[in-house]
Amino acid sequence: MERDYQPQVIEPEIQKYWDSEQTFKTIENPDQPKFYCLCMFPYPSGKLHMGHVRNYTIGDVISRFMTMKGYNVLQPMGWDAFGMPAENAAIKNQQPPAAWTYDNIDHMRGQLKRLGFGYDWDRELATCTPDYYRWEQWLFTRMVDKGLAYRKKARVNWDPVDQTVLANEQVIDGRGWRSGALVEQREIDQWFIRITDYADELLDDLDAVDWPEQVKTMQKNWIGRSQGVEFSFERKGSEERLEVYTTRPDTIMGITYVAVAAQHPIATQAAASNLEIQAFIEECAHMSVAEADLAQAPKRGMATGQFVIHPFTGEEIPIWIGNFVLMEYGSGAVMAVPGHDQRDWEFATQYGLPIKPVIQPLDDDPEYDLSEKAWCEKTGVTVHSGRFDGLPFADAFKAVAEALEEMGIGRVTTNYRLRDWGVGRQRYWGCPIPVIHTDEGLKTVRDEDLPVTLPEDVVVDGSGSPLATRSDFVETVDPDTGRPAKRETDTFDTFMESSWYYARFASAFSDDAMLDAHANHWLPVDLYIGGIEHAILHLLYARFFHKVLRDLGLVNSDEPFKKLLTQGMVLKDGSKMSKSKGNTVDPQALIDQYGADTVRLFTMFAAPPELSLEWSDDGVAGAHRFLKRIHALVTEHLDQGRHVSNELVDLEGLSDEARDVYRKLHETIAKVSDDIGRRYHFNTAIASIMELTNSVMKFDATGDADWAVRSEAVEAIVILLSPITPHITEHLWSSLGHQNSLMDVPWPKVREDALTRHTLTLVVQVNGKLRGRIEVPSDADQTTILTMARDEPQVAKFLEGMVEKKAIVVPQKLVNLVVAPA
RNA sequence: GCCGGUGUGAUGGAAUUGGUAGACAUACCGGACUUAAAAUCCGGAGAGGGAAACCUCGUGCCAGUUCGAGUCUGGCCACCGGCACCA
Repeated sequence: MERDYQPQVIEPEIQKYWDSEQTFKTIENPDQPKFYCLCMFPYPSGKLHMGHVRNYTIGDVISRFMTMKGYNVLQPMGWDAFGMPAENAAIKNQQPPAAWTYDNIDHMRGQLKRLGFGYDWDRELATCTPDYYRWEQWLFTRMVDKGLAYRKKARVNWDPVDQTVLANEQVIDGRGWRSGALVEQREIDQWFIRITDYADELLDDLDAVDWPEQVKTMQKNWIGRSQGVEFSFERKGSEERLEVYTTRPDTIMGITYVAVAAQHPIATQAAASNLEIQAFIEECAHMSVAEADLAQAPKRGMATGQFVIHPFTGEEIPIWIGNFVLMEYGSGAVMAVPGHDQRDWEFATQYGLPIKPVIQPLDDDPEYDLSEKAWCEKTGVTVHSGRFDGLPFADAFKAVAEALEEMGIGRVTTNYRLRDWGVGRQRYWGCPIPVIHTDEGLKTVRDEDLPVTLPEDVVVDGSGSPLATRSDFVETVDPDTGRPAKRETDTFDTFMESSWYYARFASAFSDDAMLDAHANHWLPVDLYIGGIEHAILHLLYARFFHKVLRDLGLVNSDEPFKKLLTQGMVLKDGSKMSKSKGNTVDPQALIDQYGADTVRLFTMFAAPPELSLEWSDDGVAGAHRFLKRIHALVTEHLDQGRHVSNELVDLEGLSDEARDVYRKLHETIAKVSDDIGRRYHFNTAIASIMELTNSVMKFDATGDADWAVRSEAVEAIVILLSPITPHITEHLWSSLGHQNSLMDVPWPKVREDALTRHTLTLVVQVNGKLRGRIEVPSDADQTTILTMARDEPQVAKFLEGMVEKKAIVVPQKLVNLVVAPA
């Protein structure tokens, strides 16, 4: 065996060995338990970044661990290959997006292999290939058939100079990122999918998945189911009525104005005869369409000069246009109760509109001061509300709702914050929407004509869609009539591709259907791992798709991801690594310098997965040093020539020191198994292996019994570390005389009899402060423990002149004596 | 703005169910080896006080619950993620 640790020699050798042995080919044996471990697939942006390395190392560690635990593991990898960056790169480099993407995929695949991830590469997929997206097109046509997809107008950011639609991130301070032109809002016809049809199920099924509470809460709030009342106002001098939705009908007597969105027909109508309003609406149309921008913009508004009639008082109430009212939520109009809604309060205060208190707290609430802010609690009773006076929230809600219903102008409804999913994108590098425009209207493309293939030899210059100018793509024929027709040139939102790839991996070899029976063998994904930034959108869309697939009979489960592990970001100097900040760390350079195992070890050791990970070059060097120590430990161990394998250690014959090392060994096995298998806290698993290593290195083995302990410990260290640093351990395993791969070695079992202790150390506190320690027999009773605690000299000191009020004994842990001066 | 998180030594973090705060590392300091340096090995170390034994304080800030709070509750502050066309 060579003396030094040489990762650059070992790692490619081991990777070749795995390759030739087909170590990571998926086994699908119905008699064995299955485990589908999936990491969010990467966008092929060029090269791997540290976030990828972290994500995929977590998945690989768990996959290897589960394989050693006897599971059939499916761990696939693929490419989320459509998207904007390819178009941006194309503009910059005059290279077609397809070529750029495929080059990147080749490079990044090489990097993943160099990191030693155990993927079943036979199942690799790239979403930009027709083999993949044809099934997405097929699914979309089914959605159209079922009425799940429909056309609707939607607002987009329009760059008037580049003549193109901009993504929200391409709008910087209200201007197009390339042209610098003031962005406008435009309404265009778009395809939408009725995700709201599944809103209740998407909400309720959250209870059935093993996901972090915070993610479930975010999704719940995003869906935002609320009980409210929908009703309409009579408009003064108009036949038409104004529809509003409110979750607080109990405050209806406190309405002092009504606010409509700038896109609301009333606003448009008012603008027709008023230049000021026209200018105001025009100004609103120059905002970004992003909700975050709207919510933070200063509240602005303008009176329309029109009025509605209060349904109960008959009072005239002014209609205002407010830039904070969303056209997409409810009916684009709200009744404003400034006394009991903070947003309404701010708007009213700014424009001098009256504030009318109609809810009063039951007890004196120092927070109740309507000249300072609105009081929004639902715990009060109605006042100044005429016939509705004196009612608590639920009763007032009911009474008002019933009254409106009796008048035939309102009803109780369930409303959702969730909106239908707009899936059309006016971009080139995406999956073509399989629709043709014929003289008989819109038609979906027939199954036998799928896929609609995206031409890959295009020139992208940043203005307009390259597809629209490709007559060979656009010009087609209506198969029903034989007359000319035009293809849709919009492509799908790339969230469409990432909403079902997890299922395709399980059914990767199916040529004649989107999914086959293998999908149900593997699904749902047992563990899904990815960035917390996907907590809402991607995960919600994928859950929705899964339910659609289920309703089409393609899968038989309700949820796609049984368990979810969300990883934090990789930071450097306290902030997210990014090119613009110039604080990126290229994993490739580290692999070249230290090898894949060191990079894997550092990223797993530096922090638990869900926390952000602060990058440290020194930390990487430290991880490498540890691997050198492990290498030296095994080398020196073998040098002694007394290594034994598979020898059952006889506990009775051990010295105290050997017994301690042996207990530590089995405690470590228990700890590492729990940390990797249940907690996913790899940093503490590694720390405990380091502790064990330190103990074994200090252990001076003499007799045969000692060497049996030492040998078992050395082998266990190699096995326990193998999911994290698979190359060096595979290499050392073979040095230790084994012929098989560690992937075929069962995960070690804890020997319970090795864990027992004769004595325990208990901490003794006096009034909650640590004052001493006692060594007690592990079977000592409470009286004995208390006597020993009181007699401990350090403790006794603090008991002098005191009366003991109480004594608390926490088994295995501590004693707390509560005393007071006599 | 709204929703969700995070905050512990010089640094990354540990403390899993309310029970020894700082495991394991990194950086640093001292020692061994070396002509020297690197590498490696051994040792030290939260802050303050003390010759020492020990004592006091200490988990972003302010209150509270408890025999006992890093952990639970309320209020603040700072930072991070998401906000529907970034993926």
